Amino acid sequence: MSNIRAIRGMNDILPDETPSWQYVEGAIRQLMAGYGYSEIRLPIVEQTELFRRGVGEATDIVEKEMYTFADRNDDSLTLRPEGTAGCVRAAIQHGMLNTPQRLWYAGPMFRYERPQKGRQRQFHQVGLEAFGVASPDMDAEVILLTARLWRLLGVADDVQLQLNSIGSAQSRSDFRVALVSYLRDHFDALDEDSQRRLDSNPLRILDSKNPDTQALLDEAPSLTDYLDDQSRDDFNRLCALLDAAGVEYSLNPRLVRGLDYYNKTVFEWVTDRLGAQGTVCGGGRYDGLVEQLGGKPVPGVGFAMGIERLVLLLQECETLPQATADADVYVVSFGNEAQSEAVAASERLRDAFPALRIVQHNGGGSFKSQMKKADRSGARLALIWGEDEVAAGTVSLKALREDDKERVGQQSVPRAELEQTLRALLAD
RNA sequence: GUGGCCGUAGCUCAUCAGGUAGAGCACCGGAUUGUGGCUCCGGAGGUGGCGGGUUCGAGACCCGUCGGCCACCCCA
Repeated sequence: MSNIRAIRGMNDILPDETPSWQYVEGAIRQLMAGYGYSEIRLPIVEQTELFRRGVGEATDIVEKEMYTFADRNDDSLTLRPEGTAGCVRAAIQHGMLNTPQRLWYAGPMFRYERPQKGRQRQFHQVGLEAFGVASPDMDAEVILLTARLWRLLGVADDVQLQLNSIGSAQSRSDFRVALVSYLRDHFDALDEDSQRRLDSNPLRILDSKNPDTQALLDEAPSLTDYLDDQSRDDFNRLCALLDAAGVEYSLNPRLVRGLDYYNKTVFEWVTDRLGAQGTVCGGGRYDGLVEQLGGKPVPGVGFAMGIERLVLLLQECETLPQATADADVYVVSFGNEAQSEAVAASERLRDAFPALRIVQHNGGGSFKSQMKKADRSGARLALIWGEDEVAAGTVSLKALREDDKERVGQQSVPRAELEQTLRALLAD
């Protein structure tokens, strides 16, 4: 019988890595607060119908990537493959959309795909949704916020912003007709996938990686030429705001996105340092989504970013803070009486120094092995309780790190003075 | 779903015309009756992913299967 393993593509995040995650999450939390966004926490499971209607029936996500199952009541449920649909659902359900809302959330998402670098079946996103403002100043804010994050994390030079407008539903539909007509005339020159998409999702042919197809697209109608006036004006205004704020971007008229709800502004932050899965953050405007999910027409703009990819990028760029030890003080003892005193004293120390990380040695062992643990723990100080100390009413305090050796060394401290001695030591 | 590469100790990897497995790190103990880091000595730890086949004999060869990585695809 073989051991039970984690589900394919659903990875444990081990203690080695959690500090990196906490660092990234902390930066994001601070960033969101700095722009006036509030956190919202959403269920991981929703009715399947939400994603069918929200993400779009013809998308890859809905077609073949969802974890869908029947619950005991035979309702069809789905592990959320993305966050926007659930967030919109919640905002509608709780009547939050009478006024503009700035919201963010974080958590696991699920897509049944073949795992590879930067892609797993359970992955984590931070998402942001700004509801109720249709003008491009809101698009700009959202993008500026992401740009600030890259600066905060020290990866600003390693990501590039790609920007496009895919216009209104009407202009997109006009363009689609023209594009399909053009591509049909050159059907034989298309790669196999693109031939298939010609019917199902022709806009996605635009970002085909096939060189022949790309060459063909050079002569194809351009989405830009089909933009309605409002979309064009708003896009220009967005670009002007980004220019004024000093955010660099490249216009990518072939950038479309895989979720049906997008319109007008779409953007991606990409990096060339993560292999094939180079999109760290993607988003755009979705003015029709709220209505499509049963709310009043309320515009929205947002993004999602992948935390795994972000952590990978920070590792790649070596911009993560250095790992710190687990302990500040390691407490060893020998004999029952000494241990009783040590445990009680540690509790008092935790009262006095709530931020101090005090690790108690449990499980016995020789002084030597206990000291070895003390060293391995990375603690700065060891507190040593043995028979001699019990007899003398003292505790031995020993510096474990070179920096403290000369100043602190090993000293015998009367129990009553332990707290003040520690306070003095830790003061500098 | 497709393809390429890979599966030997907790980790990183050796070994090999096919003759029944080794190192470093980590772990435990000792050298040092109550004191870590360095050094030395010792110990524990592997049904060589799993199943089948070829062979006198397979971790090594073949087939299957599962898993991992990377890529296609898609996106975060």
